[in-house]
Amino acid sequence: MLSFTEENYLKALLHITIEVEHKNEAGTNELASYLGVKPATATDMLKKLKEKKLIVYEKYGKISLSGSGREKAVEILRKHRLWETFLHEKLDFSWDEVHEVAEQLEHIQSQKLVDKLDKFLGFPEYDPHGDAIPNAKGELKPSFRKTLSEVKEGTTCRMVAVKDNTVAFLKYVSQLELGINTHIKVIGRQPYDGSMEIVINSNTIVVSQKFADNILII
Amino acid sequence: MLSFTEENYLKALLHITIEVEHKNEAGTNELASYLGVKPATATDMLKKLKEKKLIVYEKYGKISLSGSGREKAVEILRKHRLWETFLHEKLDFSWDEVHEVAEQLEHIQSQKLVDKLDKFLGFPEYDPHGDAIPNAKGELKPSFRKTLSEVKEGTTCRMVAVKDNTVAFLKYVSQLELGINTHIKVIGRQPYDGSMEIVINSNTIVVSQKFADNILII
DNA sequence: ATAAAAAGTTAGGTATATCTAACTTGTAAA
DNA sequence: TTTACAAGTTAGATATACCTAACTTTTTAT
Ligand SMILES: [Mn+2]
Ligand SMILES: [Mn+2]
Ligand SMILES: [Mn+2]
Ligand SMILES: [Mn+2]
Repeated sequence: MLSFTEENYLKALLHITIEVEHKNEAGTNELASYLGVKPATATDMLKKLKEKKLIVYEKYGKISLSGSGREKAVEILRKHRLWETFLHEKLDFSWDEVHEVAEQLEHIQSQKLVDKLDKFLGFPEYDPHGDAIPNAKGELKPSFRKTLSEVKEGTTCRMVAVKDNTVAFLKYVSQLELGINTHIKVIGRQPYDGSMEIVINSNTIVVSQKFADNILII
Repeated sequence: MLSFTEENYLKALLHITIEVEHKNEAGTNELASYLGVKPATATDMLKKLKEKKLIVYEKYGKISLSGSGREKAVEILRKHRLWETFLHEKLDFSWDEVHEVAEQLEHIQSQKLVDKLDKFLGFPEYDPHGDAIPNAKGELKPSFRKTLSEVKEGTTCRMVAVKDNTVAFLKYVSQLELGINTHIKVIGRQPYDGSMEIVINSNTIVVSQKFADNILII
């Protein structure tokens, strides 16, 4: 049985190595900073995870998930996204409130609970942020989504997800009346700093490149 | 913020001092044995809980919950019973499976989650074992229930709850096709060891006094 | 090729929650 | 009222998860 903390390290590694960059390996400092701990703390945990054969790692080298490590991580991600869906669909939690609570719920240990919850929700394929939910076999659909900052001027796209799950970001998104499936038209892009002029619900606004980098669209 | 473990000690104290015996105080060994830890471990935790003013306690003396300690404990009990109700009503968990999972879910920290869950369930008053669920104000209905072993011969009663939540006990109960609201007729009682002859769903069976002591009826 | 910077590890320390073994206190029986 | 046993505490370990400060290795730039 893995501890709460071990689970969070595995999920963080999945996020860094596959979900975000498709680069398949992570560094100690990168992992530590993602988890909000010091590199020394991460090093200790890496030794433990290696001992348990959940990661592939050599001293001073890069880190990647082993087969069983990836399986565990995907299972935790599955629980996280199922709980987010539950909170949003059944308990009327808003889009920006589900993540924090799901961070706790994802660690509840009960295979039966996961299966029953999945069924209760009608075997959903996407969570409230538009991210794919791994199925019971641990299969995670690859997503070929682009960010808003990659969209050509003059084009209209549709928001499907966000990359950043911080409360500050999600509040900003809500404020702009932006949500899953909202249509966004790109009017122009400022070459100096990449800020973009866009139209949302007939309102023309300007957003920073940093913001546009974190909005995923189709 | 209380740790998972501190919460379990408070809930245990509520159970020992109020729920079961109405005696309002507990001993160190009694508490330790209830929680499955050694008395030395409990002593350490008692010092910490006293420091936080959650219990009233002097070295070598009896233990009782303070006002704020009782409040916390009732809130955890409320969460435990709401989750048990959710698992049984919405996810089709059977009667004897809900307790273990609720032991984990009761520690999720989110006031909003508790409120929304309560509403989603229709503000239930009783959990799947027939125990009263404290309301949002922390009010816990006193229950004046008797045990099956106190029922007079020739009388028919109705099961409303169980006292013992162990898997072994609950499995036995299920095996006998006994559940909330099942009618039980008491035929006779063996003076030697208190075992009772009873009728459940037209089947006449004999159960031990230990068993009858753990079936609550009206 | 070397030096500086970045990345990563080790040593030693804290806090929580647990244990065993030895000790102290309270109570009930002789 | 003394004594024995039950009840409870303390001391000293262990394991997890975190920290800071100092050290080592790898990478990058001159
Ligand atoms: Mn999330
Ligand atoms: Mn988590
Ligand atoms: Mn229960
Ligand atoms: Mn618990």
